[in-house]
Amino acid sequence: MTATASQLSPLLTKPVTAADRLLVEMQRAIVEGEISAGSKMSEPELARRFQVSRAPLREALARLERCHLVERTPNTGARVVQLSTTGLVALYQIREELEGLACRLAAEQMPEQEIRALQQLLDQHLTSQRVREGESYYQEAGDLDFHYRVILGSNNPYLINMLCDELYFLVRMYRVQLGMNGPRVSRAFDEHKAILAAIANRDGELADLLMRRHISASRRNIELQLQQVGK
Amino acid sequence: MTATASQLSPLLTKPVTAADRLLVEMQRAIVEGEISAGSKMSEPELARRFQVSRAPLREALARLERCHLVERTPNTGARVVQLSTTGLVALYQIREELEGLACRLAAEQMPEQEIRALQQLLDQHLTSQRVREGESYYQEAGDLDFHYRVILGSNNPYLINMLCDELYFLVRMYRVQLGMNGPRVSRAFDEHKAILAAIANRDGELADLLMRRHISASRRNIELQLQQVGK
DNA sequence: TCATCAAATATTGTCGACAATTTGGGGTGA
DNA sequence: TCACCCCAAATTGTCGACAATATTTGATGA
Repeated sequence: MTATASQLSPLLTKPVTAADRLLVEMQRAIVEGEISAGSKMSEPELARRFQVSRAPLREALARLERCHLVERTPNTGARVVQLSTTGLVALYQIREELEGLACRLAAEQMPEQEIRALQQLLDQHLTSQRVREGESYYQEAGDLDFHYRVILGSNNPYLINMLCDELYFLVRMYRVQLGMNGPRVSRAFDEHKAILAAIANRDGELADLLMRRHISASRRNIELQLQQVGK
Repeated sequence: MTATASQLSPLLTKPVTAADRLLVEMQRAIVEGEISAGSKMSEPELARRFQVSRAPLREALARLERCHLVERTPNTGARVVQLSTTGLVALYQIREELEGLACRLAAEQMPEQEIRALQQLLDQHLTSQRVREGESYYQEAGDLDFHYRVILGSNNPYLINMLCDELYFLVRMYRVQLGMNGPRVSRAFDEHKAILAAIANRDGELADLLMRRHISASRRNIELQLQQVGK
């Protein structure tokens, strides 16, 4: 097995084909709610909107299904997923397990140099004006950056693919659409530091545990918000 | 989130579209080595071979990528994956984690009736002539059947999708192409019984542990075979 | 008024052709 | 002989049109 970079989400690899570009545009549109949850994704309509033919559009839709942002039914088309508490719980069960594993593997084999880079990253975020001021975008970006690097540190292509390409878009969709920019930010920051410390100490077991807790706390946080919105 | 049946592998849902049929045919062909590992998947060639146009073929190729049976590169096409020890280890790391989780969830919430059905299934396999005679096909089928049912028992759509639709084809590919029909069968059988007992006792923690061990043993078994073949 | 069915409409799935890109081969020069 | 470049052939990506399937509409009857 070659250590291929993930093909699904051109976050690292630049989008080269029209379907690639469509994918990133639609991913963003869905995550940010521009295309609202539960709505139908009409192929003719989207083709007009994005000025492409249906071929690359359908390719992009197939990949959107892969990252769980839409659901397709044969001969009826695609529909944006609906957010729900049960869905969130199911998603985070997986995420907890996989990202705990990723964190353990990262602790075991992440190069020292990458660990130092991660420490610098956290310091930067801590001292950054914009993080302190609590701009939602930078919070989100910083959090994602940390998690992505840890996941990449696992060095397991399947794990990286599943987390970054298949699960994280939906995770972000929950966060963005529920406006998660509350007071958990600073606490999450401390948790990141603790996790990184465990990684730096090559304590895989602890790193695993801390990451699971971190994600579990995040889940409870979103769950709460979801119930608030629901009523 | 609706509890949609998995779209990717029409194991349960009948293949309705041409791309569906193509997918199952090509999955089988790759898993069984009829299309050999590492070989190029030429679109014109496959289109002739299966008597379809390139549109459904490309759709099927996209889904084959999703279950990790092929790797695609923009503007260059698809290639069947190569089997390797590192790939196997990476795959089983995930499988262990996810299937352990599935087993725990199954222990917690699988309906009594399904548990009894699983017990009957194991008894059937035990007394079945063909299993005792060790026909490779029935061993494989029986093992898969057990694992699939436990996974379905988790009742987590993401988990089910990832394991059944994205990981298991590759698992089978390793097993089939390495001719795994050795003496581990009877031991695996006992392990299945122990796992099921834990599930029946609603002991999620134990069920998790036993499943992980079971998969880990399976991995070591294949790993051994892979090294034999390699030299 | 409501249910049922049928035709009309719209949407998805598939096809063949063209455009864009990569691959392979032959020639040129050092 | 080898490296490089350029052109030809093949392959992948995209397009518009048609076929097959779903959905809507409207008419009919109870």
